[in-house]
Parts: sequence; C-alpha cells; structure tokens
Amino acid sequence: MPAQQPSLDAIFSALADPTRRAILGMLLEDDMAVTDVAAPFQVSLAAISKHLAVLAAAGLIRQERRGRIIWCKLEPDGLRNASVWMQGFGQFEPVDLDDFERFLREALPLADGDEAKS
Amino acid sequence: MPAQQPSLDAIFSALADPTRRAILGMLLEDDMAVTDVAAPFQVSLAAISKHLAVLAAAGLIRQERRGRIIWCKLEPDGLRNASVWMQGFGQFEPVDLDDFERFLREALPLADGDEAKS
DNA sequence: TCCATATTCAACCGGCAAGTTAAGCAAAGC
DNA sequence: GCTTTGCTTAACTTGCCGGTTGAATATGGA
Repeated sequence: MPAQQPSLDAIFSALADPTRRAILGMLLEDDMAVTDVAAPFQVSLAAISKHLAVLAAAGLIRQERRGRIIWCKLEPDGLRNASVWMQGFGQFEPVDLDDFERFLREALPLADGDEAKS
Repeated sequence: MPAQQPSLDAIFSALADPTRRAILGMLLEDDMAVTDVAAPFQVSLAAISKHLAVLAAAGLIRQERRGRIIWCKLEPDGLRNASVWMQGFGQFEPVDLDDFERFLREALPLADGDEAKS
C-alpha cells in the first residue's frame, strides 16, 4: 500500500543517512535491482534491503517486482513536501543545477568514509 | 566556533524531529530567548536546550548571549546546502510561498500530537 | 552580598535504529 | 523436482537519541 502522504519525520530521517542519500543519488541515474544497489556498499545485503524499505516508506522510492527481481526507482515527488517546507526558510534564488552537480560529486563518495564522525 | 559547513547528516537529522521543526517555525517569525522557545512545549527546558544545541550544530540557528538571555535566531543559509541537494531530484517549479504558509499551519500544531506514531 | 532568573551540564534511563548472521520464500533454470 | 539466484524476515547486539531530574554556572537586581 502506497499509504497516505509520508510524514516530514519519515522523509527527513530517511535523508539523514548518508548511505540512503547515496542510494538516491544512484537511482537518480537509473532504476536498479536491490542487489545492484547493494554492490558498491560494504554493508550486508540485508542492511541495504532495510534502507530501501525506509526510503520506500518515506515515499522517496518505489519498488516493483518483475520476475524475481525487484526494481527500485526514484519517486521524485516524494521530496516535494520536504522541499516546499524548506524553501520557506530564507528565500533562496531558484536553485542552479550546476550547484547540484558539484554537490553530488562532493557528497556522494559513497558508503563508508562519507561523513566522518568527528 | 561556527565550525565549517555542517554535514547533510547533521542538517537532515536535525530536521527529522518535529519539535525541532516547530522551533524553526517559531524562529521564523522572531528571535526568541531559550525559555520562550520552550514555553509552548510539554517537555523540560533542558530538553529544549538540547534541541537548540542540535539545531545550532547543524547550522540552522545561531545563539548569542546578551546579558543573561541567550537569543536564538534563524540562520536561513543553514538550509541552503540541503535545499540545493534536494532540488536536484525532480525539478520542482520554483516554490510558492502560499504552499509554505499552508504547510506551516498544517505541520506545526506544535509539540505532542504532532506526527502520530502509527 | 544574597537571591532570583536564565541556561547549561551531568548522570541516568528506555527506546529505537542500524548493523550483523541465519533462516525463509519466491521465481527461474537445469 | 532440485538448485540457484534475488530478496526479505527474524532474532539479536550495539549505540545513539530524546527524555528526565538535579546540580552547576552566569548574570542582573535588591
């Protein structure tokens, strides 16, 4: 069940994890099977499976089974509410895609080292 | 120390808590002293103090002492990186402030009942 | 100086979130 | 039908997070 609008709680805490953000970044380029999503990470497949469940619950991705493969695809509208909410603070000028590209490159060295603890 | 750019980790997990989002909403209207921030909530002052520390660490607010009062003020740029990041997923049309107003009203019934567990 | 006000710190507790491994299902292939 | 492949579930461990209370600190006022 797609459920009703996921809460901002769900969305933001889904985004709070670097692994999950990395996954979203990957899915931005292409739909992927669970195993493939898991490949670049050090953690177990089960862990990734859970991450995907969290993202799905937050409405950020959709998972649909075809055969024995479950395809994960981005649900871009999932970010809409959160985005609307954030935009309210300080009127940013309409965001520039170059900024985003740069950001992706910096913020998505994938997995492990990503954001060091201290 | 203002520290260097707070991580997306810090920002999103700060935003993941409804109490903290409510606080941001309050500060959107005006700078406030810690005690006043705490007033509408059921939880202890100490708890709010911690929430404010989290928000400050995430670069979303700034706290400056004047006399014995510590003023909390929004740091609108704190959301910038996160906003840039989010905008990358699905090009939303430049967000409309009315949306935001509506959202604040819905999403900020403050404190307790806010987002029910299940 | 002494007291009240404003805020944080310290120690502690319960719960949840993320990780693990091992077992369970489901669909394809031989 | 058995095995492999793809993925989830279950049970468990560990660590962080949000809450509490009570003491500590800092400033302003009488």
